[in-house]
Amino acid sequence: MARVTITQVAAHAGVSVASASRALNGLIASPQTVAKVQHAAEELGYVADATAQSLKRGRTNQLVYAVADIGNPVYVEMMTAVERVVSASGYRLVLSSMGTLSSSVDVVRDLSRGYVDGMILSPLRVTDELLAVLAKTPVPVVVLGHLPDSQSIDNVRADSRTAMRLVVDHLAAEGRRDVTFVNGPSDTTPGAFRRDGFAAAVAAHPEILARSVEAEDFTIGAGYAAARRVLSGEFRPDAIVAANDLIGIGVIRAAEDFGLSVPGDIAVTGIDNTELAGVVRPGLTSVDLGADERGRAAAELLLQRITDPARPAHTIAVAPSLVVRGSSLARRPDPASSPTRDHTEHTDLNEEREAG
Amino acid sequence: MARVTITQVAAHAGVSVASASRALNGLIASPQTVAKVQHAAEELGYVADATAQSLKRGRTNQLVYAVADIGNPVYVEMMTAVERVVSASGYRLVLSSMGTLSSSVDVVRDLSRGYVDGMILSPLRVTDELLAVLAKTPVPVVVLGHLPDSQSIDNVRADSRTAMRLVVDHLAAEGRRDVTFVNGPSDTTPGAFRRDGFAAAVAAHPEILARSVEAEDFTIGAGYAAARRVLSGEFRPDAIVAANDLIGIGVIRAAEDFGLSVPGDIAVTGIDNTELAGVVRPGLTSVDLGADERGRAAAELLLQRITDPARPAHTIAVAPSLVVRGSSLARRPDPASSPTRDHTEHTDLNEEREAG
DNA sequence: ATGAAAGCGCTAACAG
DNA sequence: CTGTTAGCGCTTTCAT
Repeated sequence: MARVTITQVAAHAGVSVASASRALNGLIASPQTVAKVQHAAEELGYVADATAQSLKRGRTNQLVYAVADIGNPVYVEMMTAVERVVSASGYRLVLSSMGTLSSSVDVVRDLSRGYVDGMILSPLRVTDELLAVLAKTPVPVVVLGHLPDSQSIDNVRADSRTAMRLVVDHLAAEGRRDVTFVNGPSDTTPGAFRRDGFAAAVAAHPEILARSVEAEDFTIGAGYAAARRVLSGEFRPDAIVAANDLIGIGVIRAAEDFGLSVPGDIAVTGIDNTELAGVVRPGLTSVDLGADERGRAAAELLLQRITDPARPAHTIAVAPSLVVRGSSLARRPDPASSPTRDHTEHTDLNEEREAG
Repeated sequence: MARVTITQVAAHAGVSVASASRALNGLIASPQTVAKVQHAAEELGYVADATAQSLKRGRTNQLVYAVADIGNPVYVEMMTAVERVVSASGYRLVLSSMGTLSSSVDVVRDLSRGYVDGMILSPLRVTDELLAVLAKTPVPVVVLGHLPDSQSIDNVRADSRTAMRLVVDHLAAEGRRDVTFVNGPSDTTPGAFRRDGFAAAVAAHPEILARSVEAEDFTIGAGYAAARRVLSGEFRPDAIVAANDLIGIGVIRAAEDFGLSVPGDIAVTGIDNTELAGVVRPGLTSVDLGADERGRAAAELLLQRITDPARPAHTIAVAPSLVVRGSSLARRPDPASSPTRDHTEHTDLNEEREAG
């Protein structure tokens, strides 16, 4: 199918390109002109060329959500929230992954070239290089993830400190005393903040013995491998705090391999409260970091930034909440923690207990 | 940051825009011109405007993967495979979701406007309207998912018939005789083909009593709800074949609610062999439909189509393979099916048995 | 209400 | 090797 241009439509309709353009865009034109043009466009199968239109108008009506780790369902959840907001404002949202194939700096630079009217970024690592590119990019940006406070970039963040406090307080209350934190890479933004949050949280609990290890990344497999190292080591904790749900699920699997009962022998918690947390058995206690809310907030910030580029940068922090499931209940015999418990009366997959 | 154009760079470097363009694009230019231009570009923070470049060149160097159900991890897996191939050829890949927010027809029509040089589509439903739009879209398309044979559109498909046969043969061999198929919506492409495949497969097993129900969609929650209906009904099967892994996981949860042991009381199988199948307990027996392979094949077809638009349309079918895990083992007491089995010697998350 | 013409930022002939 | 010029397809003054 060869591309048909507005010139051809105009010729076919017997009017000038200007009239054709006006008719097509609903600007002032006589009814008969509109009719002729629409008929011609229909007949020829005309669709306006997006690049030409964008060049002329200076807008693409397209926004992008660029994410480092699309394998993590929490980012899918955020994207869905973003899409809901921006599509209501007439924008199309595309997703761009900045994985190992292309660095986040390259992606941002590329996107800055005018393919999109704005972008929301969820980078795993905020390097100086990335900040430099971000500072001089001509397209509006909001970062979904912690940013150094000095930056004048719109920013939506979770509250890792409170999240870790909720988890540690909960474990302490359930009687756990030897807690190991299985972090993701601590040179990532979430890794660094969750590490610091954990340290601060356990500092408030002198009765707790705390240790930390790092998984290679934020995946089930890496969590599994890291937990195997922990469990085969000299000290066997009675609780493992995972830096996210995927790592937490890997930890549960590793505990199972070692013949340990969760939560009987060892409690496990995650972060993000993804759907998976409610699906594995035992259910994974997790901190909800408000993915939907963060996605929504980021989208709204971006739309406002586009509307008013001179507006001062905002930072929004979303409050976390703890969702308790079977994986972290107290050691005392508790029928609720049994995976064969009868749920016949339930209609919900996640038999959870709100807290925090 | 205001956009800086090549005109400004040229002026700053004291050369013509043509020379600036040539220097920037590595075409013939004297070393000193190149130096001056690069220096000027650097200093001004010049980035070529993508829309202008695309308009002029007639290419965007951008491909899109449009998918209906981004919540299903199998599509993420396919996208990753697609990205690997296309990025090796210098294209950027973006993902576009065609969910409830925008129909697939709208997405295709929109994308056809020139934002991308090609697209790979994974639609849930192939309507006549979609086929009509596809037939007249000026940008190369390959469809990842079954297409009517009459279409002259590049197409990569799974082999649902063989997939269902593998599952049913396996269950029959394991001694199951009362098998219920929990399909997704049968008005979707995968739903229709898996339904037909199941029917054909059980037809070869007169010893099996077969029934079917439909889940509202291909999600864990819908699978859970559908399975609850099945299990609270008059006839309780000794095996449930789920139309995909997510539904299968929901089925396992429902069985648990009813106090049924999987696979002791009831076997469960899935389709897609996603990572989740190896993570739930018991491990979910699943048919691998070759997501990686299909993604790769689709990407290659698209690149070839872009290179040679006149090339006849190809159809590629990828062969499935059965991956047996604990959820479908024989009813006879088998320690391997116990969720608390000791896996200390394993280093892999998926203790699976290849077959088929 | 309509047409002629300019021009968005860039690349590619074409002359020199 | 370089500068001048045309033009990608579209929208938008500016006259009429």
